[in-house]
Amino acid sequence: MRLLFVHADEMSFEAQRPALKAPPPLSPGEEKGSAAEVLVVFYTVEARDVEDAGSVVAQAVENIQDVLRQVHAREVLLYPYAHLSNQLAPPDRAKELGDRLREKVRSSLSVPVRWAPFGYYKSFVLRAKGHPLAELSRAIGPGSSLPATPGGPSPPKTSAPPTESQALANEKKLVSHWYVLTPEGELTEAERYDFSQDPDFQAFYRYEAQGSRSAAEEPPHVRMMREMELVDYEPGADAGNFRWYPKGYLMKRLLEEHASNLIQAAGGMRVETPIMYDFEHPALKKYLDRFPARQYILRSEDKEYFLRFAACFGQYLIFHDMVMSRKDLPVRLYELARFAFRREQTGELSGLRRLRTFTMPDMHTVVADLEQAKAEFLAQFRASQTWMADLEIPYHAAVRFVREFYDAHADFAKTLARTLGKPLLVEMWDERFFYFVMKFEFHPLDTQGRAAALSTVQIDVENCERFGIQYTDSDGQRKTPLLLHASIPGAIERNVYALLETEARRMARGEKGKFPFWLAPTQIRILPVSDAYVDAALELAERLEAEAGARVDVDDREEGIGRKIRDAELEWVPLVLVYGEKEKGSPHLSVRRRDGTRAQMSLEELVREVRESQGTHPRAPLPLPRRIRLRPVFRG
RNA sequence: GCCACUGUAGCUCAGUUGGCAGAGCGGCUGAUUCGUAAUCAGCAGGUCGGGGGUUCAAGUCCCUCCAGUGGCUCCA
Repeated sequence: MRLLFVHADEMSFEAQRPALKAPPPLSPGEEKGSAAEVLVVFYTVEARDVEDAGSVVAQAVENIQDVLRQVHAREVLLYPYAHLSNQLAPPDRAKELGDRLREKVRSSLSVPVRWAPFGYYKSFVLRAKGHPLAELSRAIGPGSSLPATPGGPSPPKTSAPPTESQALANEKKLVSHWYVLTPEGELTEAERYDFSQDPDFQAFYRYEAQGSRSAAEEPPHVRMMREMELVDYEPGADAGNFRWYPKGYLMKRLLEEHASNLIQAAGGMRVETPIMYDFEHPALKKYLDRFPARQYILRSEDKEYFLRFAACFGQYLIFHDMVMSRKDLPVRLYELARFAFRREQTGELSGLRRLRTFTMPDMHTVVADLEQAKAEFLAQFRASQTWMADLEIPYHAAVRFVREFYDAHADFAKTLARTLGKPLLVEMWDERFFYFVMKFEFHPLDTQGRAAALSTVQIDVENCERFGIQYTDSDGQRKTPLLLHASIPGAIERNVYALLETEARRMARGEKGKFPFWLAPTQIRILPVSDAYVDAALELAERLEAEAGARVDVDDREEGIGRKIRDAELEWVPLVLVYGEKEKGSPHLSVRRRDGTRAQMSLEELVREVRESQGTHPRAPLPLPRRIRLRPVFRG
């Protein structure tokens, strides 16, 4: 049986004249009908269906239920439609099977079911909704059912015209195979892997392989980022563009600086390239053709430009003009791309997880050959581990391969698993559809069990050729190198999302939220017990700032000490100092740590502890007035 | 982009069958000068997301647009 589903605003039909010599009689009112918000099910009964009509009907009902669940139509219209197949069942058998289908559908669906008569030529008017699931076709046989074909029907007699880019079309054909690779080097099919030791890892696999089915609720990081006055939506801009308040912008700057330091330490030479490019540039044109059109378009006078969706172009164009010899390689260019622009579909946007304008630390590395590519890939894998550790974000790793490449470099995959020290999720594709042969990503899990890629590195085997990037080998020959794409941290905004979601998960377990010490907007807050101690507290703050290099503020409001403690807790201030009569003449400070413990320590001891927590991470001054009384409210 | 849900004070939310726009927090003013998660009192604060319609009367019903979230699609 062939099924064609159309989710329609409305559908009406009318029987015109018999299509068979002896058509079944029409019952009154059966000759015409109409329906609105309807799932129209065109079906064709095929010759082989009669072998096991029961199974075919059961499968058809299951398919209808499945589609109905996804599109939420208000009713169902069954429409016998002979044109979906050229191997029709005899009319009497088809009619009989159709009747069985109708009865089964009526008894098992919660929505009203209508049907069009069998054996007549009918006219119909149909207005389809046009969303991705509005049109689906399925084929069912007495044995097993074939998978659904989304995105429009592909009836046997016709083929869809190539209306989309090659890349998009290719992705649809992409078949993934999933495995788990352990640090010991054992590769197991994911479905047969024992996940019982790590349910989070299993959730990660399920999300990657199947997508999520989570309950509808706002992600916690959105509430947190606004309540803590870090970041907010900007209604005056396009969707997916954000405003950063002083505290959030401080964190963003620190993350950017840390990322740049880490990448430059790994050999990245920092550059800056334009954010907009000429649509008609020949090399870019070919490149754009490889991707779905999701750019912001900029019209200026009579020319069109697009805003970059990554820092790739700028760096390709630099590499193209460079003179590189074998001994120079690997050559690494790095840009803190502020910003990359992607006009994602509105429904794909989600808080700081998916934006239209974002900050991407982007490094490209030109390498001579595969050996060098692997060595660099491993080094960048390690740098990414360092990044994630510095942010104190737990994560899972996915490594994706073209199968042929995996088979030739299985030892390298094992090296990665060993380096990670825990099992890796491995995805393999039978063919290479993308420009890369392998990549990895690090994914934190959010509160709703969704994954989002942060660190990622890819080995690109295509773009050096496309952009004419070459080097001179030791034998004097001009050669085309390989290229690595790397975003060691991933998008900076997404790192903030990951920090907040990680803490939301901890808080859901009853723990306290916290930021890594080096990112906390206020690192130390001094609470004078009353107005009389404010001056002394301010003096102490200045001293601490000078000696420990920390961000120190003073809660000089006319509030009780309990209230000040509470507010410091809600702001996740890591160290709180109560300052009153007891401390005034004493060599000891009263320190309250984020974990609730309290300690008496000297200034020197405190300075030592702060320096240790801060490590070598970047510093920046307090983003707001030191005296809390002088701070405006950015958001209630 | 499609489907669903949501949008009321700066924030979080209540608002009955259509009938005078509400609370808590935050802000301001005053009192209080306090020892480890919320001191007390008073005051101000509204284009009920925007526009259109139905009605004697719309936060409430209808249409439309915008935004947010979830799912689908997508994620260079």
